[in-house]
Amino acid sequence: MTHTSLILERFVRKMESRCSLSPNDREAVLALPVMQRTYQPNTYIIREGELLQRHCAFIISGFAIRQKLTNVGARQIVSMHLPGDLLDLQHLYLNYADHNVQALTLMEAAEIGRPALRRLVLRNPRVATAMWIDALVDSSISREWLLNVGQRDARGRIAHLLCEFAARMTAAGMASDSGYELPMTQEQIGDAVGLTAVHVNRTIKALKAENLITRDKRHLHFHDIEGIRAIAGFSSLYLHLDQITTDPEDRPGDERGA
Amino acid sequence: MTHTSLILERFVRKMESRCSLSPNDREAVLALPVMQRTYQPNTYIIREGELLQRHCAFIISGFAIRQKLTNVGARQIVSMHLPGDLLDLQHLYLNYADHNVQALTLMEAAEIGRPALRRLVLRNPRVATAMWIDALVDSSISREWLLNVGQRDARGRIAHLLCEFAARMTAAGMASDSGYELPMTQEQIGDAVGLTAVHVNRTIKALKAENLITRDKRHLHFHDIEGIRAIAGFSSLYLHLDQITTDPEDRPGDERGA
DNA sequence: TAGCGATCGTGACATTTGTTGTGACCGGCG
DNA sequence: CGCCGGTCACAACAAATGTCACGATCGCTA
Repeated sequence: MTHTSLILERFVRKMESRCSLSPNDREAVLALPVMQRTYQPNTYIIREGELLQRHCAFIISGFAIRQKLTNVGARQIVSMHLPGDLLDLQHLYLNYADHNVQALTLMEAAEIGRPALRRLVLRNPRVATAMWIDALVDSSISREWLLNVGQRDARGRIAHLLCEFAARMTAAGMASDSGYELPMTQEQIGDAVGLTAVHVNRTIKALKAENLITRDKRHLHFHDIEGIRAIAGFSSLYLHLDQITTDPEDRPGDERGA
Repeated sequence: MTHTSLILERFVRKMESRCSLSPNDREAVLALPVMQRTYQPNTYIIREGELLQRHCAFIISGFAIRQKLTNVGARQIVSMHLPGDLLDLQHLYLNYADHNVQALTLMEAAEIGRPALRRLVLRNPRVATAMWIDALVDSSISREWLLNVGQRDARGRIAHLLCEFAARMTAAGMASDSGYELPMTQEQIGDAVGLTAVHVNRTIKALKAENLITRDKRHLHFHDIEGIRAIAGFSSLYLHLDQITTDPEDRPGDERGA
């Protein structure tokens, strides 16, 4: 049906933002069997420890998070995903899930069976490259989060989260120039940056008091984005937003390793 | 020369611990052009921001770390690598390095040119799968570190680091049953778990006082590994040590996505 | 052999962050 | 309409962690 093909068009666009595809590749992607599915807020999509013979989900609308729990139940959100993100490449080749994946808001996803996806990767090198890059960017973000939580103080951490989200929402065409809808509660922000909800509250209050941001319900408005960036020490390089690969073989002549 | 082939044998073994290879695959890996190289302690192997048209390194002996710096110079170690680890898959398909890679000790590495490695991946699906898995395990470790730094207290963080290292060193055949050589200073431990060197010192002192560990120069000895595991809340599942894939196509019949 | 830099050890004190508890607000639902 | 759960706000106090300062040790090299 045409609805399915709209979704796959979007998936193609996502892949092409990572690696340019041939007409063949495009066709193969468009032929993928997908199943659309809706998740209520807070529903688990994958549970840690679960045996994986599932599918990978592509987010159509809404937001998802990935998180882990310590033995004593403390929760760390390890990543956030927005519409257009591929939801778990991270588990494509593993037997057991090592973390939980959860819908943050009401969420619609297109699910692609693992076997179909693996076959696509086998037969279409440029698609494979696009998926590699997607997974690598994911890892890069994860490293930046580790730096954030490990080395910045509360202000810096929160400011950094807001900046990253701004950059990603903008890239997804979901932000106005001065703000966006932030779909997280203060408690969730705390779980993402390793702080308690109370301290998140204090810190955001301070940011508001300095006229850097305002928050109205879920809408976040930047009054001084440069100020926030400075506090965060934010640079978007780690998002690899401009990463485009044209040749999976990497033929540019300089074969130093040879 | 025979020395080179010894190194590649080891590389093959690494790949085979991730995905079983065909004789063809093995041959292709063994035919890779490698260049051996020695790095002095603290030498940079890759620098953040650098344009990547380099090689990937396979560690023969010694240790390496990957790290990032904040704008104010605070350092977060985001991962550690030991002999037998593939040192930067993380950058295989990216244009710019998003973090630094540094030798921790005197280190010998075998360097494989990026083009050669990419070609190998294109032509040998099982090798590609092995490398996917390697990269995914890397990400999984990164997530666990994030959980560690974000949610555990100082004792838990350090205990967890020690447990992880024990598990990995054991898997690499480099640990005795009661301990191993830990190649990090207290300051480096601090940079890995998001604490100051002073506090690392305090915490380790407490662990010693409770007769859980002793440290003699660089040698770490566990007196009560179960005690340490309990403090860390350690479970080795996230290391995916038993992960072996046999079929890149994932054909087991259940094509739910279809 | 003496000196030097890196690492470890430790104490006193400062600061950040967590904990507990309580109330206001708001939106959904009986 | 009124209740109720979730979220936000905020205050007082407790605990964890950072900062600064200094000395001890040890291996290396001039």
